[in-house]
Amino acid sequence: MPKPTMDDVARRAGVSRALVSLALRGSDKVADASRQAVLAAADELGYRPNLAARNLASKQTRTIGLIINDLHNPYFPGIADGAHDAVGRFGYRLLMNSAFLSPRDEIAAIEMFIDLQVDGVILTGGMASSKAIEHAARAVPMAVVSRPLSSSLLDTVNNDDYLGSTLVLGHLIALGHRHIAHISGGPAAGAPQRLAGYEATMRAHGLERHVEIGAFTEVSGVAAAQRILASDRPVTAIFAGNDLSALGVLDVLDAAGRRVPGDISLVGYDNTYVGALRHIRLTSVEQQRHEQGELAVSLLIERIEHGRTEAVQRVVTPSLVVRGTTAPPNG
Amino acid sequence: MPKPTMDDVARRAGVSRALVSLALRGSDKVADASRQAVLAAADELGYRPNLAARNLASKQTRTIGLIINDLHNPYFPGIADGAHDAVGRFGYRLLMNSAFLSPRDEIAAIEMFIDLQVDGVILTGGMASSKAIEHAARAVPMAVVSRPLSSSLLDTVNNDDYLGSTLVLGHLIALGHRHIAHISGGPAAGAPQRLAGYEATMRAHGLERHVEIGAFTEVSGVAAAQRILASDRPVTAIFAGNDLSALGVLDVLDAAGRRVPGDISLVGYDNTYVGALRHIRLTSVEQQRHEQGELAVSLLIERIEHGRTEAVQRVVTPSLVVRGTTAPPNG
DNA sequence: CTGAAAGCGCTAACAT
DNA sequence: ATGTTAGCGCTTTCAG
Repeated sequence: MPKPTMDDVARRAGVSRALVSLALRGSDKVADASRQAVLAAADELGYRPNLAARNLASKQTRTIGLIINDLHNPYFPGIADGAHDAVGRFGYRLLMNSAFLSPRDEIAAIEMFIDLQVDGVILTGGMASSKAIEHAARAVPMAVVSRPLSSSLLDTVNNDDYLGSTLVLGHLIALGHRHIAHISGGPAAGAPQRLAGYEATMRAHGLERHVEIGAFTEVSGVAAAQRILASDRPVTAIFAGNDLSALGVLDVLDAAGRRVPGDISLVGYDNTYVGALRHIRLTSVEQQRHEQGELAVSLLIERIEHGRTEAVQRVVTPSLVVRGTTAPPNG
Repeated sequence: MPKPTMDDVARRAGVSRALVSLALRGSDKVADASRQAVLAAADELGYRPNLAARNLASKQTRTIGLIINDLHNPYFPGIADGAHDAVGRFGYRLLMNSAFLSPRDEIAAIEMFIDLQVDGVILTGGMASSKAIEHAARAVPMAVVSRPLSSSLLDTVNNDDYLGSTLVLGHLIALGHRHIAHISGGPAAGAPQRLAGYEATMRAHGLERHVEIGAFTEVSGVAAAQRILASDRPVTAIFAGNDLSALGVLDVLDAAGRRVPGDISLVGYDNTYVGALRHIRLTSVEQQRHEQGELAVSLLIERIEHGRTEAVQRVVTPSLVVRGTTAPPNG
């Protein structure tokens, strides 16, 4: 049996289709009796509105598309939670997709949302070119989270990566470290800013820079750590680009018999639950994920419902979370 | 400027709208000249098909909806990866949503996908009632992954939780453990089967059962471990319902000064990357996530494209991964 | 191979 | 308060 349509409900309730439409959406210009009849008929028939049809007719979906860069990275769920909560408050729904760590899939995900006519898109992290992102932002309201980007076409929500990075360096230098290596996330979101903070602070203190280019993944942390150990440059502390790569570093150091923080101090970024585990106790940087997710949604709602078009950039302040992987050198 | 429609493309290419439709979808009954003209026009206009309209007219979306029970649980991304890969091979797209650990949101996610007219739905884990799930399965092809469920209306893909559980118990008992507590996931997906495997094996060996009801989260592992330590029952090993709760247990044991595995052995379930970290080295059970995700998609495709209606249940075989958190008692 | 015409299921004026 | 009438942008017969 085919799915019941609005006409079926109308017929059963003995009213017109238009009235069913109004009643189902809770309009106040429907007589109580009619409303009851419609609701009852819809219920009996098991009627469910066809969103494709509704969307086509109304030209809006009340849906926000969220693109999670990497499902494996424990950093992102917090943003999704924030977006989910906010979206509920505004009476919108959330649709998600992942970039599966691939710029191609990232663009594909954005385009899919555009084709689906979502009212707004939230992009988290990622490595797609800013040209491609701006191009998409011309077609749909867009908020980019956790990816510093300067554009007049879209809104951004970020923690201050540069500041977070200087917090980390300040901590390590205060502990007495001079030989601090940084594993950069390369072109990944926020990585250049963290790198800049590292370089500026090291330079300001007259320290020699030691940078390995990696990515925001565990395997890249493994590879970078191996390169660091294989080189003959002295290292007493490592600032990994994010928690996930720090975990990879930790494994390598452990396997190599280097004590953390005894021989080498280690710092991550993101303050994920994994780093917080007592067996890890990773010093890291907290960056308000839930709030970032909520902010992105409200920014989008402003564009969608109030027609704002000027770009706004929101920055949240990161904070250092000192745990057990940092200590004075040769401690 | 409004988005270009197919009519705009047709006009620009000097052909009819129907031909544009055919050309854009790669039909072979379009003259090469026309095809070129259409493609060029579409490109110049930056035309993108409106999926809502296409869906409404064709009554299919070539989209599969994937519902991830808990974004914070590192178990699920592997399933999503498998589904993503498989979906690409079949020329479908993936849309995701999360149950955010709430049965209400879980149902809402399913209904949203149905309303969006996706061609199939993959549900992972979760705690929604089987009635509700079966109800939904009447409206759309459905495959339920990692949630044992017996229904003639939908397909299922699972690892053999009962077997996995007996593998764990066999390992612990062989090591010499007699006082083994189990932290069950309660009503969560697969938890009852793991509990049954625990109870049957303990009984078969004449051992006293010791069960704490929890959930598949870290916080529930924390709470359960605290209850276990607070009770005066002897415990030399704990079998947590999944890796996430095992991590919570690990934290509590650590805080209480209990050595793992020196004082207490610990086993998880899911073999997630977090448990594999060298600092954790959690003994766990591997359950082929990528394959489960792929299987779910191909099962759905069978229903969608070949009209299969009989339910099929696929079971993959779990295997024990012994790491550093298990050892003989008083070792 | 191409075009005309008829909807898909719904919303949105516009009447009444 | 309720019904009528047009579409929304696309696919899909059906002619030619």
